Amino acid sequence: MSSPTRPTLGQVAQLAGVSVASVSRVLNDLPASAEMAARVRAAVDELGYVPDAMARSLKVRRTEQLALVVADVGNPVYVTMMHAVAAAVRTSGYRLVLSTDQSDPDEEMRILQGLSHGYADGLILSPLRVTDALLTELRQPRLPTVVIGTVPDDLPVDNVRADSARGIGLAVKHLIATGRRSIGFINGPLDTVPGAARQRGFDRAARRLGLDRDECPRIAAQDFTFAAGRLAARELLSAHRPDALVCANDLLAVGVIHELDSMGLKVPQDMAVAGMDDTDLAEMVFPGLTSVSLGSADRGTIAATLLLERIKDPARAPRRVTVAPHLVVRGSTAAPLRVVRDD
Amino acid sequence: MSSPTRPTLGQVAQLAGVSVASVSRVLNDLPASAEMAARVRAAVDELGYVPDAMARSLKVRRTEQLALVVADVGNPVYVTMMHAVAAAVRTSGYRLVLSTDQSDPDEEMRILQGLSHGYADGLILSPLRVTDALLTELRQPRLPTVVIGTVPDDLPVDNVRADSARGIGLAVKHLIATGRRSIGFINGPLDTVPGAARQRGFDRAARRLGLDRDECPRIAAQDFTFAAGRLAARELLSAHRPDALVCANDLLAVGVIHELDSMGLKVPQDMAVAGMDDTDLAEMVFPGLTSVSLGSADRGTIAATLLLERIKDPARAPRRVTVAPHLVVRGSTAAPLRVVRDD
DNA sequence: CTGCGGGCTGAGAACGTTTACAAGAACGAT
DNA sequence: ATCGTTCTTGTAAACGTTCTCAGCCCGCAG
Repeated sequence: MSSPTRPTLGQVAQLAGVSVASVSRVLNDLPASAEMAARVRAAVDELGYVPDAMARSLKVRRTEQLALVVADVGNPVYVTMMHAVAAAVRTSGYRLVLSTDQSDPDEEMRILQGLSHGYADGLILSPLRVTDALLTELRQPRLPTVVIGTVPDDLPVDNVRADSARGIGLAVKHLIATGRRSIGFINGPLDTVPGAARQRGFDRAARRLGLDRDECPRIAAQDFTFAAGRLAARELLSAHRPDALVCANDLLAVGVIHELDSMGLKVPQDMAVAGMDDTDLAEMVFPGLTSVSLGSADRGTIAATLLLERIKDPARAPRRVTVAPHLVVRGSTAAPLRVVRDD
Repeated sequence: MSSPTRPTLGQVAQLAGVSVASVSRVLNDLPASAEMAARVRAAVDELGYVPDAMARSLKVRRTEQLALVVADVGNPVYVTMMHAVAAAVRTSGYRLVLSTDQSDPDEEMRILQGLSHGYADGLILSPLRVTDALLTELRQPRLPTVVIGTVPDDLPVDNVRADSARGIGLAVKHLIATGRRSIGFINGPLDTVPGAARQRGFDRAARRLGLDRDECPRIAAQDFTFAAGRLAARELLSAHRPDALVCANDLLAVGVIHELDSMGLKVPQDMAVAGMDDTDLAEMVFPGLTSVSLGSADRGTIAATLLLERIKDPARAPRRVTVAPHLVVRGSTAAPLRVVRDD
């Protein structure tokens, strides 16, 4: 049953026989005589009084809450980020709440509007798509905001980025080193922030490393999920047969591995597979998934730090930090025996 | 940069040359002359006014927010639940925020206190451990609350439960049907809600199905994670060698499979493994993980429904619903060829 | 004996909304 | 012309806090 009516400061004051101001003072550890403090606390206990956060926030213009909004909690990369953010925020006294927009820009805007107009003192968001609506919102942020993921340079918000282009380069280079020549790319939707960045990254890497464009089939999956990965793999493999596949994230990669399995292709013997994000999933799967880490935990930590600093000094110039990728090699890209024999 | 000072209702009113009441009215779609509405909207746009959620909530005693607090977003079962809750809540007009207590009861209390005293109109929580502090809090909930997971019957909150005892029974029965006789149990910590329930469930199932207690080694992992699963498996297998292992959740099960792999044991030939929760992970792993579904999505949906209904009618008697488990069979418990030959 | 600094305390004004109430305008009916 | 109705609008009181003031009482120095 919900409270009949919650006790208020006034009722406590009345019961203790003091003024509301005094009650407020003892509750906030401001100077007060021991005798009165005791009376007040007794009254508080008796009534089971607990301060109304809403009223307090209205007065002090602070909620003590930070919000993290991500596209999809189902994607383990966001879980990693969230853990990092939570850890970084823990000692600051702020509570952290998470919102997920289900990859839906409209929903994201709703959340953003709701949050930024009251319920949080700061915002970390990692948008999947940056719409015009989002941009205009970000152009005049109503509260300290940091965005994870690449956004236009002139946006007056702190920004932490991954270097997925270089990351993909690492993966491609590694695959070449293990003897693969024809490398396919399974991306997520191209109209997303990471999708676009990774597409550019793959194209650049392929060009720089001298791969034949025709031997590098590309496909964009419906979204960044397991199921979409399977579908995309099936489609790509119906027309091409590269000897390695780079996937735009781990979820896609695992889907791809499953599709390969059901086609009777062995990883890594018949096809090497690399993922991206180096999530927990990469080491849960068989064979272990080689994955390029985009530093999601670091990005989370940095984002949290930037946010906290900005809250402290709202006037500071927005900063932009990029975290370096690195490759984590596991079984899914081991050199096929065939290559060894061919030598 | 954050707002210099946000425009208020008063400023809009002044600019539009009307009273604050009128502005409030047009903003809330209450009757007003078209002419005035237009003037007000113009002023709103010009100032970029957006209502202060805090002040509004203080007045109307509503935040339009619901909170879901779970132990660990890293556990895919909570992700499933959250999706279900989000879907169920979507059309209600409430925003959903997620909090995670990192399996830390103190943190959970902090969140609970914070949330229940201001920032949410309703609460769904799925506590890992129920401490005394939590119980006393739940005994007089300050706002509509539903808890997912078994709690004492006399708690005046809505409660949705899984039937893990029966669930484990299904798994054990299935393993017996596939020819296994010696079945081990890898549980999570016994001092957690699911840990305790699943322990009772396994004991009961083993007894009912006539298993020899000595052939059913049990162990409690450190927590419900992948890493803890590996460790627990190693320890259990150093002393026993059952032919099947039931695990208290999918994360543990996947850890167990990894440990088996590194010991050179094949799943399901040398050892069958069953998980619990039937999360996405179960079908991402090789071999596919047989898992007993505890209906996490359903529990989420039901919890959301209960909450919404309670908000509508705070006086209604608390309800208790239990969702039935079912077994999802995959490769990890396929009958070993050996058994076929033995016949 | 007067004046003055200092610790405690209370009155009351904010914070930015919503909303009950009342006042006025417009209009048709008597 | 007068009297309701109805429609629109403004005034002001909340909502539950925090916090600035000013007042009080006390002791102590001049």
